[in-house]
Amino acid sequence: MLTNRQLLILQVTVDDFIQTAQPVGSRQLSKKEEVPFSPATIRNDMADLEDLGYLEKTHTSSGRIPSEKGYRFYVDHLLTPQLATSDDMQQIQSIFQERITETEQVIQKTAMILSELTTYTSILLGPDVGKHRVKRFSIVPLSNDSAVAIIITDSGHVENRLFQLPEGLTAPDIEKMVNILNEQLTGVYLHDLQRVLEKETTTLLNRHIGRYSELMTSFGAALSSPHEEKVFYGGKSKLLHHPEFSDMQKARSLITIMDQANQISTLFSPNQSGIHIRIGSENTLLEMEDCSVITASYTIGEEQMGSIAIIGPTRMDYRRVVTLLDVMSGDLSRELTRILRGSR
Amino acid sequence: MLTNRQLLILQVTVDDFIQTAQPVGSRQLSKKEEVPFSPATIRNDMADLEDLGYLEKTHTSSGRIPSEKGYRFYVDHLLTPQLATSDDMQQIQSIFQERITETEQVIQKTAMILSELTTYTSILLGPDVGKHRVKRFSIVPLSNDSAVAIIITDSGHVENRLFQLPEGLTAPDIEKMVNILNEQLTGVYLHDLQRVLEKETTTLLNRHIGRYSELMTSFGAALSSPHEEKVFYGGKSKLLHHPEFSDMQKARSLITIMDQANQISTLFSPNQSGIHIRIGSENTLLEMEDCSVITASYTIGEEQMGSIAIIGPTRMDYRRVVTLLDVMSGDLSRELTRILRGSR
DNA sequence: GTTAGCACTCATCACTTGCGAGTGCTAATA
DNA sequence: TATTAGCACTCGCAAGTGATGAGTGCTAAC
Repeated sequence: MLTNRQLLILQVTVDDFIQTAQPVGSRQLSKKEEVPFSPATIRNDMADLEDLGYLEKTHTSSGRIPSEKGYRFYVDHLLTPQLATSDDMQQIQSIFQERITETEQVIQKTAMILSELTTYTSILLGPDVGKHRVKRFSIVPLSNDSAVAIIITDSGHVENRLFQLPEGLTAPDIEKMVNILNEQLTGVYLHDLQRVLEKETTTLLNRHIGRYSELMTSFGAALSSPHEEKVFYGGKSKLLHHPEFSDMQKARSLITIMDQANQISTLFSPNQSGIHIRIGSENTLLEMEDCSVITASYTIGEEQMGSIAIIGPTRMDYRRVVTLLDVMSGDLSRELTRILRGSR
Repeated sequence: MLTNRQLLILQVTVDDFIQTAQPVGSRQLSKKEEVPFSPATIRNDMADLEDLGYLEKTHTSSGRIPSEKGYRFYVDHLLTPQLATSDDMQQIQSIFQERITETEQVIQKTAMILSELTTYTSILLGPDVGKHRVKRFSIVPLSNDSAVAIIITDSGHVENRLFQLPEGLTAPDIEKMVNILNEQLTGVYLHDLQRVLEKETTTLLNRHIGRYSELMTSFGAALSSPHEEKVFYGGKSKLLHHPEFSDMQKARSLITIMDQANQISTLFSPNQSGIHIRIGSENTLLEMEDCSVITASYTIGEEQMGSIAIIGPTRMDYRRVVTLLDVMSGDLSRELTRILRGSR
């Protein structure tokens, strides 16, 4: 068990290192007024903390830096909550000042502001479209052999796909098909769309529309392509300004991995509420071993919609980021709910 | 006027520097078989070329590197055309193998492949939506006070906007409105949409729909928000692998500028066909002074649709990039035309 | 239990030095 | 006359050196 003094020293060490990015020495610590001990005392405690694995040295005679275990302990036990400053609050409010009507725009702007406030990179995972239900379905022919299929969801999201029309399909055929599909598909989750399309509507449509199976080849294929969650970035370049990434090697691999959306989504823990912190190698991505990722999620009404993540160096300002993420996820949820459920 | 030998030496110098990124010395050049001269002779010519401003030295006793003027001359007079290798052709074909039906997907994949083939960053400017015409207009109510407006263009592009419904607007009202707007707006360029909406349809709608002006406040505002050209990136991180950007300072400002889509669009010369090359400070962006940008454009049918750009260091492989861009812009035009005009 | 004192460690920085690739100039050569 | 060989000179770069200072661990005194 750690003594109170050791707890204090660990906390102050982490705090100091987060601020300066320099190894923390005993003399330096003893100068702070919240640490009323001599350097020698601090050295002893630091040696103990090192033995326990909370601190490490960069070389034999350097100051200490927190280990991953140290950060983990700090985050779990030493992180005192903090209120957002009114300055921050003001910035956050500014997102919602102009009554933007696009969810995507709101999300994009949130990403930007978050990265500005934190000086780290933010990633927002857009709503999982699969969880939305079909509200309306329609087909608009463009020429005599191509058309665009449009699905509007109850959340106001619009999916559209181009597809080829088989030769000789008549306009009444299409109209009939749209009517049937609207009846059959309304209320169906986009996740289930393909299944329903294949199993339940096929026989019905076959009965009414000639050349139906031919149509399905291109139409079904178009609709079956996955409804992916969009990824929004804020301040991709922000990370490069922190000294831990002045090593080109690291900077490169980080920028590279961020260009691969499929890799990035592994950073998000699937669908849990609250704020989660992954430190260094707790992230599964090898390229992220020097990074910490803090995630939260936002909701619309009661339903979980998407996730927010902040990526920074392991030496990141956990307290500030947690505070901001907490405020932001709440505000974003409220705003999106307002837009979609519409209260004036 | 440059002698033939000077032309040769300039060409070989640029070629060599493009490949190695190292200053080129006279001894080194004389070893190549295409240069049957002694180092001393080469030195004399190089000195002349330096006087004329085509070459420069990094320090008094270093080899020469091309100046911007040197690159310009090289690009204008010494760039021998080249056929794309079958290997490259194969890769390019692979984009169009799977019959993708989304223009955006094709463009995105093109961006990716281009950056893979060139090892530079590619930027594709999406179609200028303003140049498309309205094909169909519709409104889908989501709740009793919000709805989504949808515009389908003749190119199969779909624009959608959420907006608030004024209280007490009836379903028949909406239907009437959609009918009128469809009649009035079909065929109108998206560029002109707001103007038409304000001037020509207002009186007509006012006559038929109560509370119309109220509706316009939120509906018009939603539709008037600009239809921006989308920007697609390929291989943002690719640039960082080239030695000229191992300087953190430069790498940072480059990545930063690429995050600002509005800055990026200034790189494109408006709407000219053919391939254009901007070298170093010929680019208006200060951050790009060490970069060259090569642009081309793609068309659908006869109409110019969007632009392609490759961004690399000034020391970029101009010949290869020009060749690839030439092939790619042609193929992309053909493919997009196929998708939209539909030939089987 | 805490602290002062001391010998020791190691990164960092300024400075020197030798090396080598490259140059310009001059005189010899074809 | 155009080309080439030879030579002295320049300068970036890498390796080596030594001084500096921040930091440590340990021991003995408080």
